This record gives sequence, structure tokens and C-alpha cells, in this order.
Amino acid sequence: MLQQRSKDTKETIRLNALRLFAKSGYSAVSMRDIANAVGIQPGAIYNHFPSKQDILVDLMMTHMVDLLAAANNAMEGVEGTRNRLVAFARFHISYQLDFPDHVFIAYMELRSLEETGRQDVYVKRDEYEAILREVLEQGVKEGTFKVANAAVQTRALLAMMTGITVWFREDGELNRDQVIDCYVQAVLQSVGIQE
Amino acid sequence: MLQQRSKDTKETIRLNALRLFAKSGYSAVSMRDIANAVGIQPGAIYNHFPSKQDILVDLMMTHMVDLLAAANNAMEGVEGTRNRLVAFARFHISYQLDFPDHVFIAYMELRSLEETGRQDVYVKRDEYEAILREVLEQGVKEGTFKVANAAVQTRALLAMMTGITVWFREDGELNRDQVIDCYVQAVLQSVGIQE
DNA sequence: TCAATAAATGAACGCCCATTCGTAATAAGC
DNA sequence: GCTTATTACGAATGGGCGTTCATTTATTGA
Repeated sequence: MLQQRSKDTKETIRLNALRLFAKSGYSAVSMRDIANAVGIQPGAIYNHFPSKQDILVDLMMTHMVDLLAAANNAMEGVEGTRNRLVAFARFHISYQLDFPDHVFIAYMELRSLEETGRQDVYVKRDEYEAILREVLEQGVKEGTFKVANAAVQTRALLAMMTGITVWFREDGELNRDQVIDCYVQAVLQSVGIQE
Repeated sequence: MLQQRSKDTKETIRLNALRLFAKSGYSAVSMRDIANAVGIQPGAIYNHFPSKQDILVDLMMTHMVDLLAAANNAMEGVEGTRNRLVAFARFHISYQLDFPDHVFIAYMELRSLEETGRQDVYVKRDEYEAILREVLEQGVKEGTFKVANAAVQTRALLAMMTGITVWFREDGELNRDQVIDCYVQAVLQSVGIQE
């Protein structure tokens, strides 16, 4: 049998595992499935990852770290609560649309994580939620926003914006920018701001 | 070994399968897991369901039919778009909180459904979405609501309200009614209505 | 009361699972 | 060019999977 070597086999494994996990779920994907997609034998995966579980942890933690860094970057230098809310909303939705698979498994496969690793992901997620929550709290304090409970509203808005990946298709009736505008308007109005 | 007979073994299988599917996902749950939870041998399940897949289809379709009936019932006789929006929001959130497992698997395990059955579920889901969408469209037509795109807003609001089950705990800081009020306010404001 | 039906057991089917390992082939550093 | 570390193969491990089936037990209806 021919053998091909590649310096980025590990990255290829990551990519394919991500895609397959997102499509079928962690439990439904076997190491054979991943190996087939990569074009290697199942055993060869273990040269790069100690276990199937470790692939998932790697994917989820990498995603959370990247997401946080990107969010902080997007918010940097944006002044004013209204502007910060819009900036966060646009960032969050764009990120969902750019990396739907990452987002999906980070949300869905928390239950597939063993205790080690799950706590780490929770910490990162809380850190991410805090960015939006602090914007909402600031807006309420200033009187700019009208929100009953900032923590509840944070989760409500995140769920709303994250849900976009379930139905949005790049070739649908509305293009990406139009949809983002719809969502931004909904977000703004939901905190009591009229356009 | 002792054998116990029960007229509602089928219902017990349903209950346990639902709980296990919701907790770990369809793929991660084995027929042996379900049988253990019920207290029977794996083979005995096949006296009640022809396959594991059929259990899932049964659970999802039953849920969708019940949900639709309950929603139509809750909306019956409610007049005025604002009232109808509030009625739908309260109904939807309450239903999520009452049957979180049903809701969760109906949302999550669509991908575990084989083609037969999945289409049936889609039809029911569209029918459900249409209830909210028609309320929004009516409100826009009247000028009561300010919504850029009723179809988009429908999905946004449903995602927002459905997400409540991810974090809400009956013994948390806020009780059920308080949380529902937060969400209803967010929903109303999101369509441009100030309290 | 007793045959017919329903529902359970427990063992087995073949298949696929994650993982391990000895071996071989490749690539990298000297 | 040769040594060494990487990375792959391919076969094997023990175990769990969904499902089947002969059989036994309990319930039902005439």
C-alpha cells in the first residue's frame, strides 16, 4: 500500500473531525470515519491525538480561545454602549456564519466532554457571555437600555443570534448582510432602543 | 429470573428513552441502556418498537403533534396582535419549561432521523413556526409591530425563547414567572413595542 | 378452564467500536 | 549517506452494538 506523509496530518484530522462531529455528533462518528475522511488508517490517528475524546477537547478549547480573542479584538476601542452592543452583535453573528461547525459543536457537544475539559470550556463561555452582559449592564445603568434583567437578556440574545446558523443559507432569499441587519435591529429593539 | 408484566412497558420505554436521548444524545444511548433503565432485557424492547430508530421517530412525532395542538389551543380566541404575540410567547416558553427533554430532542436529533420521518417532522415544525409568523405579519400590516422581516424575526424569537431550557433551573435566582416576564418583555420590545 | 395471545428471558448473531502494537516506510539532521 | 525520530500500515485486542430467536411465562377472552 502506498503511504503518503504530510506535516499537517494533524490539522487534516482536526478539520475532518470537526466537520463530521458537527454533521452527525461526536458519538455517531467513529475513529474509522475520521480516518477514512483523512485518508489514513484508524491507528495512525493515535500518532497525533491520544484519544477520540482528546480530539473533541482540542477542537472545543481551540474554538473558545479563538472566539474570545476575536471578540475582544472586535470590541477594542468601540465606545458607547449602543455602539458596543451593535459591535458585539455584528461580531457574534458574523462569527457564527463564518465558523458554523465550530460554534455548533462547542454548543452541542459539551455533554460529550468528560469532566476534565468541560470545566475549562465553561470558564471560557462565561468569559464570553460576560462581554455582552457588561455592555447590557452599562446600558441599563446609563438609562440607554431598558432591560428587566441583564443576565437573562444576555442569554436570550446569545441564543437568538446563535440560532441563525440553523436556518441561514448563503444562497437563500436574503444575503448575509441583510440578515445581519435584521438581527441587529431585533437586538437593539429588544433592549428598548428604537431605530 | 422473575418476570414482571406491565401494560405500560411501552410507555416506560418511551419515558426512559426520551430522558436518555435528551441527556446523552441518540447515538450515545444503546438499546441496552434503555432496557436497563426500564428493567427489562434488551430483546424485550422489540415487542414494543420495531427498532431504535422507531423509538426516536415516535418520540419526535408525538411531541410535534402535541405541541401543535397545545399551541393552537392556547391561541384560540385570543384577539389582537399584541395579545396574540404575548399569548404565543407565554405558551412557548412554558411548554419548553414543562417538557425540556421533548423540546431538546425534537431540536437536536433531527439529524439522527432517517429520511422517512424527518420530512414529517419538518412539516409539523413549519406549521408551528407559521403560527408565530402570521402574528408578526399581521402586526406589521397593522403597523403595530416594527419588524424588518417577519420570517427572520420568527426564527430569531423562537431560538431566543427555546434557549431558555439551556440555563433555566427551577431553583435558580429567578423563578419561572419572573423569567417568563423577562422574555416576554424582550419579545415585545424586539418587535418595537415599548411597555 | 383452557387455548390463544402478549410479553418476557437469555443466549446468540455478525458487525463495528476505540485502542494497541509490531513492523515498515519515510523524512530530517548530521 | 547514514542514523534517528516520525509517521504510517495492518492486524489484532476485548468489548459493546442493534437485532434475532427459541423458549418460557403471564395474561386475556371465550
